[in-house]
Amino acid sequence: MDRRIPVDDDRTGHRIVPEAIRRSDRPADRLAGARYGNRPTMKDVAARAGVGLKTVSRVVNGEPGVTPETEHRVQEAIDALGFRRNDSARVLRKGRTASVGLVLEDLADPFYGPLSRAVEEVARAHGALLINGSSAEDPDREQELALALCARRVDGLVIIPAGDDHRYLEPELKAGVATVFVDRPAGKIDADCVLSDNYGGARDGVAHLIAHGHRRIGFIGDMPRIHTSAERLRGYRTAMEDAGIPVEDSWMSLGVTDPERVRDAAEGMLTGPSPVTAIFAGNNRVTVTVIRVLAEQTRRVALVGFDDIELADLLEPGVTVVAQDAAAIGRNAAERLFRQLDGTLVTPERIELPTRLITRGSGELPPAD
Amino acid sequence: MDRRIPVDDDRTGHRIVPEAIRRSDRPADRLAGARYGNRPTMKDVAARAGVGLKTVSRVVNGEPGVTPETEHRVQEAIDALGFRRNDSARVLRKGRTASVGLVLEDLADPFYGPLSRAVEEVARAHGALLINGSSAEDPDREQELALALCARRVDGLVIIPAGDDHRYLEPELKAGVATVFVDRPAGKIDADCVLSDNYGGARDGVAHLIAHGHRRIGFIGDMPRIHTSAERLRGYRTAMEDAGIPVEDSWMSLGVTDPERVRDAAEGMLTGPSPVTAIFAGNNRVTVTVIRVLAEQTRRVALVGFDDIELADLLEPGVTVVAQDAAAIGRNAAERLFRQLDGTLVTPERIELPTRLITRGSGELPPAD
DNA sequence: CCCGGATCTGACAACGTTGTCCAGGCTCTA
DNA sequence: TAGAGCCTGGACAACGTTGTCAGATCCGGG
Repeated sequence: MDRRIPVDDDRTGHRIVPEAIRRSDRPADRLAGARYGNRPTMKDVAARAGVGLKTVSRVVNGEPGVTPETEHRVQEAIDALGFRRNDSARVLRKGRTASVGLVLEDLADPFYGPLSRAVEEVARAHGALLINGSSAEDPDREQELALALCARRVDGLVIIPAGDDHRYLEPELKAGVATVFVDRPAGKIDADCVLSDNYGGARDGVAHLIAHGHRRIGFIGDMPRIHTSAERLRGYRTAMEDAGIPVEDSWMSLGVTDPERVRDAAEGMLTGPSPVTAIFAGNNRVTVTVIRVLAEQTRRVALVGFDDIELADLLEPGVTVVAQDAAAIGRNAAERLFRQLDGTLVTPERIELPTRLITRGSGELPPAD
Repeated sequence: MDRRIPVDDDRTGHRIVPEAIRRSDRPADRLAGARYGNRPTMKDVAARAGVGLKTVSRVVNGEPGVTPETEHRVQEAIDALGFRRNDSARVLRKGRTASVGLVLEDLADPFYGPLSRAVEEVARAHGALLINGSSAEDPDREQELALALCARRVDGLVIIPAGDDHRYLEPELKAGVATVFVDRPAGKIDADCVLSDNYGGARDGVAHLIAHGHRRIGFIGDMPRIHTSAERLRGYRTAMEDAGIPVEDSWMSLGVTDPERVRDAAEGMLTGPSPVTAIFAGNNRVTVTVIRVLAEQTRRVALVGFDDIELADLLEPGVTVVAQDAAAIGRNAAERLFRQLDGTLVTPERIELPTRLITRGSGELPPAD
């Protein structure tokens, strides 16, 4: 706090850079011109090395047919000028960008970290750069982002949909942009998608509670217009039906996402006329809120959550969850994307990856009336 | 699981696209040509609308000087052809890309979610796209990524350094690429950076333990070559020194990151000849592992962690932490970046943001010998 | 000494867009 | 009705790179 490294010391680097200073003097530059601060081009390198333009290009791209001696001279000029190839121009000429776009919902959601990372790894393995942005669950923003990426001519697009109508992508698909939807299917267009088995996972999770003796089981989920929510709800209903348990309306809360409201919903179903003895939480955010609520109860209420949460095993009791494999989903999606680009893959498919029930205690509590 | 959307139905979208099919027939196309699957250009639009090239450009960019009637004709042609402006060409011509790069360490680390998101929000507010990638803590990969972004001519770069030598960026800085380092300072160059007050935060955290009566306090941190680790270690040492407590070597573990080794280290300092009664964990990953170890102990050991962790308040006891405000750091960094681009900001500075001690129980346990 | 062939090099066009500049047609006024 | 001034539209060059192609150089063999 008290001893800071001085910022105006005399270390190397960032001396007075003429361009940097001048930039602030000419406001006009800021808006239109600025020409990347006048970076050297191949032409400059060629002039300095005393060779032709194409020879520089050859050296930069490691193409054969350049004498070691010439190559050396060019390389020297490159280093001296600090030249770096302008990929925009390259892309324009070559037609391929070697980059893929990822549109996700919310960067801050822990589910997307591993997913995003898996996509990046695969992209990297294929020599492509990953460009991503998040839609903040706003369909308009998703569209805006996806189209911006298309305008940059990404070779492919991995999308975690926020909206439910993706016809805006039709021209892009037609133009050959590879596309894979993840976590939720595409709306109103036919495209590749990679999902978790939301229905089966939820069904198994609820069946697990039933197997431990519960009959009055609550379900708290997101808006049913979201595919994953609808599927998980369907799984809940099926499990209850299979066990011959009629579901009461007061056991279900759909469409509330705000933690305060989730809390109200949970408390409501715990204290109603026919109080639940177990809760199935439809996603990780809901799970966390429900954990808080249950911690305040004297009665022990069972809980199974969809999606794993960090430290779930350290809580008392440990939280039983239906876990998705985010990394596997991401890897799968990215690999399909590149197979589309290969031409190895032509027919759109829907892939559903299995979920895994992880028992840690909270789902194995017996009913306490 | 059972009901899948048929892939060969007759809805619109994804009909047999000649380009897509032909692409797989001509392997050569995959590598070099492919020309974005022959997307329409402004020329095509102009031809179809029966106007000049520049008129199309004007319509696309909303420039004035086009009759509503002409504009309408052009717009129709655009929709009919599914035209989308090629931003690569635009960038080449204009010299500005309206995009910034973010190089982070590990997308899966929860600390970077909010940070990344904050950067994105600011970028978005400035009309820029965010391109990001993660270095996986590998200095070579950080360099590779940063330079790849420069080759794409991003206007600016936010870097969370993995390495400690950033001289490779000198030509880029000179060329006018705005750059802000985050979380750790730049190595061997003079550049803007936005950090947490790691030293002060750690010092306060350790002082907090001392205030609760602890004298034998352990420190588990990352490699001291990482700036944050070194600063936090320095804070630990200062706090101990200020309290007149000589530090024993066996109380410190530096440079272990692998959870198994962290566990060994923690167990070691709990059972050694002069066992600690409290532990200061140098980062969130260490904190989590230490929580696990302490949960297995019969003796109650106090804990303060650097960096907040999710659900820290639900554990028993709640985990006391020194919290960084990742979102504030990201916002700050991004805003500085755009101020550099404005020209409003010229002198590199080091900004240190305060941390906040959040007491939840684990840091307030008394010493138990 | 000349020629064929191999090797190396450079001039040039093209990629799709935007900035500049000018032509032509219109309206308005004197 | 002529001239001035405005509005609309289009021809053209340029951005920095790469593919094509042809020219230059050098070698050894006839």
